[in-house]
Amino acid sequence: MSESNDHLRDAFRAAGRRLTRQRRLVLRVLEESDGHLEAENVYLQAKARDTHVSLATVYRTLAVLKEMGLVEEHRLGEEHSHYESVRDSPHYHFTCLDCGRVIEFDTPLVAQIKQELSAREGVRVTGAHLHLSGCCAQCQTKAGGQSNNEK
Amino acid sequence: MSESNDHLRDAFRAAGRRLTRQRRLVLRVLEESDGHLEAENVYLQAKARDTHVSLATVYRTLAVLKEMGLVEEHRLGEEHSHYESVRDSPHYHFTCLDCGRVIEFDTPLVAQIKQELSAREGVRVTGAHLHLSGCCAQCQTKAGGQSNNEK
DNA sequence: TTGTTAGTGCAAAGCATTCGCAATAGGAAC
DNA sequence: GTTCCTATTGCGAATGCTTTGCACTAACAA
Repeated sequence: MSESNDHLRDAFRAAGRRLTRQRRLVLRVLEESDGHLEAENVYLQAKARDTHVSLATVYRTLAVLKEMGLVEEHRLGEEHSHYESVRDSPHYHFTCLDCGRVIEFDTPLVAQIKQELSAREGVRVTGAHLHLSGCCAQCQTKAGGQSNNEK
Repeated sequence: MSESNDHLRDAFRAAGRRLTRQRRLVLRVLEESDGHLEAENVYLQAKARDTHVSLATVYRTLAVLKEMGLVEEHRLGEEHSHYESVRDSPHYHFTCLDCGRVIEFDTPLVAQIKQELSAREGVRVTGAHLHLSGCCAQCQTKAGGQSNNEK
């Protein structure tokens, strides 16, 4: 625990930033969550552990963490942003349009696409977001074969 | 011109909606543009041709067209939405983080990913957004090999 | 321990997007 | 063409997420 704190401290120092209680807190909330939290929920969960957090600070902290590469921002539901702590492997998302459930997955094919595009267009690809949507297995069963998300 | 109007009229009738001047206008703006317009710009370009449009109507119209499958919404710049008229083939986007340039591309690999995910998770995939980002060829040249978008 | 200043909380502002409501105009039926 | 019904519009006000200004607080280097 103290060692990961040292890691963090170093990362912040290297970035010329301070490691505050709030930043530690936001990071821990994201790490212990299932990922894909919206800012509001990060705020609520953080506040549940320590009253000294404000929503504005959560937003500011998420921006800082994102800039430092410790957190990623996603636009899953077309609405507001979702945040998740960066883990070892890159991964992508599937959202069920009926129940909102999010399934994470990984595939080497995205890397292949990046490579193809780089070769074809001469661009350098540094980021990739793949977001599939549709109907999850459970909702298909519930719907009894009816398709209610084709609109 | 009158024939495509008939097409449109039928599409709207089938959807139980009316084909209004404003809707035709928004659609034409999108079709004649290079794609990826934000709502504000759709509004401005539409207004330039016909004063009788309001921003609220543009938003409402874009929602209707999206629902009818005539228009797609994208979140390219992490900020506000971009809209483009649906063309024959599905395609994906690359955004240059330096100059904002958007490159469209297509690849059969996304279909393959959809298939794999369906098989693995039992989901039904109806939509796919792939958004790559990085540095385009021109900006790499300009930057003289310096990487200024790694942060 | 102290000084400097990045970071914070709060409330107010910003911005894209949506909504309420009275007025308007498609378009189906005559 | 005319009439009627109601979907659609324009306007401005409201919403909801996110950012910002400012005075205060607390990291952390010396």
